[in-house]
Amino acid sequence: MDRATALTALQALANDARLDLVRLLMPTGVQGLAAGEIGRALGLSASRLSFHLSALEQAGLTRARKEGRNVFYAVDPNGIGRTIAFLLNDCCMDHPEVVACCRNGRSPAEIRPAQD
Amino acid sequence: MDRATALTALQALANDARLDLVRLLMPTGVQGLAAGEIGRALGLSASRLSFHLSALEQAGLTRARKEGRNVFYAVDPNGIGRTIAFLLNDCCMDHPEVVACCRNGRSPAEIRPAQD
DNA sequence: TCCATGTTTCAATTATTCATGAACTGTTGA
DNA sequence: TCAACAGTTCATGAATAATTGAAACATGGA
Repeated sequence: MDRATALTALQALANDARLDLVRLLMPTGVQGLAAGEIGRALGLSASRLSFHLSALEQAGLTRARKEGRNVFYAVDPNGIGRTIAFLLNDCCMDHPEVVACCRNGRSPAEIRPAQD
Repeated sequence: MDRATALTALQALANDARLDLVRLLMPTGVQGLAAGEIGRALGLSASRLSFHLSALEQAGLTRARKEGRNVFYAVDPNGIGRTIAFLLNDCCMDHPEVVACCRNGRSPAEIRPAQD
């Protein structure tokens, strides 16, 4: 992932509403959620929601899929993963303390034996 | 790490100059680099540098240490690690695909056997 | 066709952030 | 004490981002 792309993704994530958006969409997987449902869930106006969703999409963090008159939005785990990887690898040069700390909060594989 | 702190850290990282700053400071470890040297290395004016450094410091991503008339800045690997962990754990709920992707670019432990 | 629904786009406004240079504080050494 | 150096803070203006409401667009069903 090049620096410009990563920067766009970080800017997209560095926002309260969009962080909520990602958190809401994450468990819904590839199916995602219709824009209207998202708006109701987060209490966002339609135009504000559309704005934030397009920011996430332009940053490669979500994907939109049209179905009838609904538009479903889903996270792109690859985009988010690559953004995090950029921070970890390119920006922190895999600094062992960063890596270690990053695995401690609630750790991905080692601590939880990979459920869900 | 609470959401507000993480958001501040993300906002601090979502900036070209500050990303450079982190990358420059990362290999210098706890000793860090004097502000002047940083400014010369990155071609930043004194006041701009001071502004960016204080943004990073307020976000808990760097630490400042006064020595004579110099101020040395060093990254706080813990702060950065916890920010990345927030993204991975709280925000992405340890989504397996995010985690996997995040280890693929150049991976921390598994691929490089932990050198440096 | 007409209307209701779901979503996006646009223009205007406000708020935040960025950048610049000048002024200021503190430290060192003559 | 004074001048030079290292950094920070402040005031200003420029650029960007966020928010709002209204209007536009597209789709599906009566």
